[in-house]
Amino acid sequence: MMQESGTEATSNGPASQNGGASMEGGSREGRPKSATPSVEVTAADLLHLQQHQVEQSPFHTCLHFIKPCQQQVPVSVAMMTPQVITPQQMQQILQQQVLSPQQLQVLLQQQQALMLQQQRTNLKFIFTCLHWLLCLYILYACLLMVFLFVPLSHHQQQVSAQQLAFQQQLLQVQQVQQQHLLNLQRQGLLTIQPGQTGLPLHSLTQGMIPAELQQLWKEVTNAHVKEEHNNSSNNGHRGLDLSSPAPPKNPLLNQHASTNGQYMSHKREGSTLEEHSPHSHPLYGHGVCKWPGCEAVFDDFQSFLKHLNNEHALDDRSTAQCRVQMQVVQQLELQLAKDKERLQAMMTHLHVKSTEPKATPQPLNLVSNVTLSKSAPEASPPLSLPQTPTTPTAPLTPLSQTHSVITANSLHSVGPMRRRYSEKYNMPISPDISQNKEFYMNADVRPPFTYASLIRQAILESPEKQLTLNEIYNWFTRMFAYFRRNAATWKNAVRHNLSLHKCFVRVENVKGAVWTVDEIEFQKRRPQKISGSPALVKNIQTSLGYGPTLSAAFQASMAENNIPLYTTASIGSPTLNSLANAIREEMNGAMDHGNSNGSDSSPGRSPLPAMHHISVKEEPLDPEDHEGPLSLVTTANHSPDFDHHRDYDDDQGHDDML
DNA sequence: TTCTGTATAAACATTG
DNA sequence: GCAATGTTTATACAGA
Repeated sequence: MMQESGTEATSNGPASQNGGASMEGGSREGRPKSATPSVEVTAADLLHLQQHQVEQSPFHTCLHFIKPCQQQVPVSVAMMTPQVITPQQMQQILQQQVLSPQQLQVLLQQQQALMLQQQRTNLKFIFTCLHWLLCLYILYACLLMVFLFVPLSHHQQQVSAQQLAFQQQLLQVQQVQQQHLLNLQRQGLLTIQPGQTGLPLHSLTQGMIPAELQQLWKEVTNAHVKEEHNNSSNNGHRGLDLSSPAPPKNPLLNQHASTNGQYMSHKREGSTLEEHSPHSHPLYGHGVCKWPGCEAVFDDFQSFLKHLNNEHALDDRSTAQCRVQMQVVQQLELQLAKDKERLQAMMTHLHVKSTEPKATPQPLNLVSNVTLSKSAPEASPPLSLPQTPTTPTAPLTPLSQTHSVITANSLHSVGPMRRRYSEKYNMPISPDISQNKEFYMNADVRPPFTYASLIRQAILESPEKQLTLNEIYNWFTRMFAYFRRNAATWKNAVRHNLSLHKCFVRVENVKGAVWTVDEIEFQKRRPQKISGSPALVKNIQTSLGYGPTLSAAFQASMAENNIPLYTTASIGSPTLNSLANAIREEMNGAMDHGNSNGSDSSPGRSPLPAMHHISVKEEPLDPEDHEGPLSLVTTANHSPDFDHHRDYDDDQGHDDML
């Protein structure tokens, strides 16, 4: 550790020219150095402090904390050093007359500010170490009390003397800190914001200058020497196994120790601080002492501080209460952990279906997501959908379909600002709806999704993935307050969309006609949106041209998944199908990108969708009969030229012809 | 400017 | 005849 520190210090030697490198020497513990006098004093004081500690005292452990802190200092200084212009550089600038006097003035001011900042940063490290030292010191006292609490009858006299000594020690340290803090504040070097007084000591003392730090260190060490001297005659506690007082493994204890020391010190330092933060003490609120079981009322903060120091000083009762509070907090934390675990399990349960199928096509999805988030939120749903129709083991749930894709493109970030709810809102709606269900149900706000997306969502939310028109209506009115008015308009739109988009397949059954979703067809509506993404196009091209394995996998999966409809259940490997669908989406996008208008004449597309369309829509089919026309669709998908078409022109054109 | 996707409105046909 | 359902057409808007 020493070597590392020394190495760092050496490598960052130039940093010592900045006044803020004062901790550097301390890290070497007496090594020769070229730091400021305050550095030597600090190092000497640290060493002096260490020497005065009982060998097995907490200070011994404390120094282990200090060392890492010290090691950080040179690093931070080194990081800042390049920003500081050396006098030589400044002279060069002046000689070259590169800068105007005004610029030079500004530059000088910046340099001064930078230097000051560096000094403060370094002092912050110093006081971080000091903070740890004090914390451990207090911890030491607390631990001592804890250990002595049980065998109190045997050592009561000794303990009392030690308690007194510790309290005096603490008070001295606190007073010194407060005095310096007050001085710093008066000098404008330290600013304490309201509500900031609860910060740790190092936060409050980051503005100290080396001279004050030096004085503080001297006083601290003198106080410690005094305490050492006082305790020299009655060190019976050393018989206890405090040789290795663990570093504050228990944050609660540490925190409490800090509280008992720091806050007292902060508050007692003077009126200035209190004016800035009169009610910031965690043990003081609404004029009441919040010490467990106390609830004493005070008119002012000063009275509270006196009460805190008098009534809740480091004694047996306070220690015991501290232990109880520790247990309370531990129980609460335990309970919190359990509840968190429960929440995680719930979320996992609800979302596992979405995460599982997405694992395989993730790269594609990632690319697509980036593209879509940039270009069009509408494109997101198809990306998230491929998995759903092809996952036999995981029944499609709307919540799961798009959850991992969406949230960034959630409605509120895109939708409501639009002047019109157009295709931009054809985004993955499941998560949004699930997350804002209450909102949509109660607020008369139009959901930022297309009719097609909403219809699809309604259908997919149904247990059998099929709904009658009236059920779709009901879903709209049930889920969205917006659709509880102007029924004629939006119902007409729903019907229009159902007929218009061939992704919605009408199926006649015993009860009448129901509507289902052809997910693949739905996904085909997306392509144009990704055409603008070079990254995605590149990715797709890779899949097409350089990824025969992927293409083969896709085609194989398509062969397996010859039933794209939800109503007929999905067949095939979820993983493979997920991948295949994802690839398919990308391919669709790529094809659209590279063959924009040629899609209508695509050989792989034209006849089959038309046949599919005819078969399903013109001929009343039994559920068993779906495999006929659907298999045709599958055959079409086997074509290397993956079809892509618009619902409008395509369907209408072919339907009209046929 | 063109193309594309969507929303809206309306007309018309079919069906129960 | 009527309402619900389904289809088709036309138009407008927005974005790429």
